[in-house]
Amino acid sequence: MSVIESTLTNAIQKVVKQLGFPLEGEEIILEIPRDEQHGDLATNVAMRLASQLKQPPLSIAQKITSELEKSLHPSVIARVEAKAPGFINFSLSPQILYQAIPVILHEKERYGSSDFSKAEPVLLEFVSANPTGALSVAHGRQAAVGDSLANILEFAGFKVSREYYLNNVGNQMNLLAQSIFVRYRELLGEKLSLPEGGYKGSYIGDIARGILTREGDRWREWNEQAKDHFLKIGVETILTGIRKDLEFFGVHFDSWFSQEELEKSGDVQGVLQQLKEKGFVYEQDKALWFKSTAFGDDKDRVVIKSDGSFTYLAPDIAYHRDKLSRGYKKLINLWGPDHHGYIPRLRAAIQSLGYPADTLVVLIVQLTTLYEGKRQLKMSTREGEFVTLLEVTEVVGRDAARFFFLMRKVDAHLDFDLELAKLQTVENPVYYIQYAYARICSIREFAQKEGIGQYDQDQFTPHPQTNFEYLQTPEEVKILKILRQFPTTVQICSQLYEPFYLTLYLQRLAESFHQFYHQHRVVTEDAGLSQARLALVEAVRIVIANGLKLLGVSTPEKM
RNA sequence: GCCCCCGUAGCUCAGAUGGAUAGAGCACUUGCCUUCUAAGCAAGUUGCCGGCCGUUCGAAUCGGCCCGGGGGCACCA
Repeated sequence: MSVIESTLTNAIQKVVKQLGFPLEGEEIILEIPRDEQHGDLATNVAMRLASQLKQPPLSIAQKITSELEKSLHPSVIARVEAKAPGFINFSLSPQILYQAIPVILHEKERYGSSDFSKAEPVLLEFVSANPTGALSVAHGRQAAVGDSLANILEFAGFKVSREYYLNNVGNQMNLLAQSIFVRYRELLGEKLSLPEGGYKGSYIGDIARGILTREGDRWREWNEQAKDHFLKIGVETILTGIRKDLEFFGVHFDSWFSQEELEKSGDVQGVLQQLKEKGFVYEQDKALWFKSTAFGDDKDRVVIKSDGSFTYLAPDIAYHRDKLSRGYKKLINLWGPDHHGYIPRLRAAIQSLGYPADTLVVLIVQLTTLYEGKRQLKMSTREGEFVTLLEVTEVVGRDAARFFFLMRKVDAHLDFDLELAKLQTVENPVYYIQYAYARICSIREFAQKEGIGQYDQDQFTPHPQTNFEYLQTPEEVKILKILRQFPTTVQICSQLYEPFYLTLYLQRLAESFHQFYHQHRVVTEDAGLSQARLALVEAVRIVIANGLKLLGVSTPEKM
């Protein structure tokens, strides 16, 4: 909340108290009215008091308003107004609106960010796809959301690490090894069939061919180790591809956590031992169970199967204990919708280790369905029929791909239309925003050529005596109001873990700029006006740049 | 059967924390480039917010029941 908002809240609180109205511990809520006619900020206190006081809300609002008028300085709040059915509306003074420009130009790439002094370490784990094939579109959405969320949280003052959990142990790995093995022997002329659930994609054959080319027909010599050897090469090859795809997509991880190493370290047995001592695991039917029902799960869960091997949960508990031991106060995991049933048991595990339940935040990234126009594209990794993240990125470009993945709320289904994302037109919001940015750069270039304004490494620097009162038109005022809302928007995104609100915000900001641009010239005969407008559009440019950077979208100066 | 997501204009979707006359884009009709990028701007048309009941000053928003669509419910990962 900005200084103005908190000043206003305090003033209202004081007046309400002064008038002897009972407002027990309830905070004053300020909202931004949807309709501009209702001012810049509004409160509903009068309506909330109405039933207790048994008075009409509007008359309460009027009483509060007339008191507030005495205490609020007109250089901050230009107008206070009581309106039916009982809202109190506030209009910010132009001076306050103008203040935004020098603030933005001064803070530049930090505008909208928060203090780092209270930084709390957060671990964001996302993508974490099995190394059994290329990244799919679903992983792409997770990558886009996770990376952007990490940017936003960092900007909002948290210390964020991005981690990829490498699930390189277990059944899927066996299937991968066997699938490669089968293809390899087929290349040597044998007639074999893939195991049940084996991987059918052509990349498996490529890996096999690579092994054959490099090492020849030697698998009999390798004997028992043959499968391990195939697995090692398979995982390495696929993982290299995954890293490359992520890099191409512009997503970077701070750490890669290997399940294999976790299991070798003995941490899994260690954590189970710890839980045993606490009385949260027990033996039944030759299996070892975790008592997740003690923390609200529907039923207890197996951690060691009757054949002696771990379920997925056991190493996962150890993994999360490891995360916590590294000092993270908040663990945010991005999972696919197929894992939502898994949340209660992992949360139970966190609690059983003695941490508060809300230490773990699981964001379910809902399904993405690919369309090509009206045609839906079906996908399956096992069948080897799916559109990869790389293909999508190559076809529509990184910027459009990332923006499209963020255009819906995390927990809402996303229809991704390849044809739409390819279009470089109005229908494509990425270009709409980038176009605003490029136009501003072009204006700046023009002004610079005309010798108007001061520039520091191409960066426009307004004259200290710039008079912002030149900015009077509705289009300019609208821009100023939207610019002011950027820090709040970032806050909302970080609190709700939703980059999506930023995509909406940037579209609104770009729109307000395009409207202005069409109506008015920035560089005019009037030097004072030109200065003020150059400063205004420079502020827009900075905020668009900051916003797009948080989304992982580039800001081309020319289009 | 249980759990998660969704149902708002012809289409794709916004409407954080309950608020004022429910909004955009697309599509359709029509204007706007000798002037800093027309990838743009402006104007017009579009609604049983899936249904019923409840909570309250006030419900698209919260609760209950129902209908419809998608996904998930392992000693798989």
